[in-house]
Amino acid sequence: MKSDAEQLLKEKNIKITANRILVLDVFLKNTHTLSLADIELALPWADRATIFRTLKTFEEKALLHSIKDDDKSVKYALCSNTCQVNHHRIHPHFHCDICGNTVCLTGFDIPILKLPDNYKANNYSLMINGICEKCQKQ
Amino acid sequence: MKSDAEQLLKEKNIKITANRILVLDVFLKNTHTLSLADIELALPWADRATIFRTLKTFEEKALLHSIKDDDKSVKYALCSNTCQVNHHRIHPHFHCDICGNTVCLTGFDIPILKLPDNYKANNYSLMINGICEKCQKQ
DNA sequence: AGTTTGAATGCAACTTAATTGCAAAATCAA
DNA sequence: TTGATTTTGCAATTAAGTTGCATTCAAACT
Repeated sequence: MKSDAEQLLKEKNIKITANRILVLDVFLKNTHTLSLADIELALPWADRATIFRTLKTFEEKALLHSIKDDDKSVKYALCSNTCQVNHHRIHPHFHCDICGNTVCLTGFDIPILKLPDNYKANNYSLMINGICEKCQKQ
Repeated sequence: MKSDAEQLLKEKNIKITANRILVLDVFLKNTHTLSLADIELALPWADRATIFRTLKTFEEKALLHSIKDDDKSVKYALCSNTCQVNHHRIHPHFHCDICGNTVCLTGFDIPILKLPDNYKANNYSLMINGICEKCQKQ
């Protein structure tokens, strides 16, 4: 009986190791995006360089995508199953200017935009900054 | 007779200094976005910390907006005249995966998206990755 | 099961962009 | 011109990201 994490790694052709299962589990248990530092906090015994390379591998294999919001460090989130290596769909994200959390938005249908002549698009990402529900209430 | 740069600084309520005029001139003379390092190259005698603080000031006063593309360093571009402090419009940018240049796209009309309940948006930015015209031809 | 081989890991060191403190210089208004 | 305030230049620091290398591990193959 394989865990969800193991299953996912297998599907994405990523060699299964203890570290990778645990890093992936952190993502599976969270709704918002996570930075390398967040993973370090979640797995205090783990080595930074290993986590770093794990994230890179996951990104290369289209298991995670990276997001740059207004915070200093890069964040990562699980890819939807429409993502493939070198071919991602539009990734819309919301970054809260107060708490700093960034979440992936789903169910958005952004029309494909017409680019200037001879420009070729591979990937679209939309970042929306604002105030999230939780911070709105406070 | 004031230069364009001086005029702009005045409009945005930014105190006029030699450095600021020259940094702004670099932006006025370029079509694509520029990083702090790019400004250092353009103004080799200038001090990095001063440029850094100049860019921050320009961003605060909505003369520039910052852009995070897939390169390591943050880039900046002139705001359109629809930008105001704390209230920017949608900023669409195109980042070429080959040459690394990032340009602002104009004339895009991105429909305002419906956010989840109680989410409030201040700012939208769309990053399109792909291949630019120049690199396409090569 | 033991062996082999390439990949993954852990540690330490390093790189680089971004950022700060502080004293000197420049700006602007009175 | 003077004084209050802001900006500048230099040097030092922070912090995220990244790499080299020796060791360990995973899994494919006797």
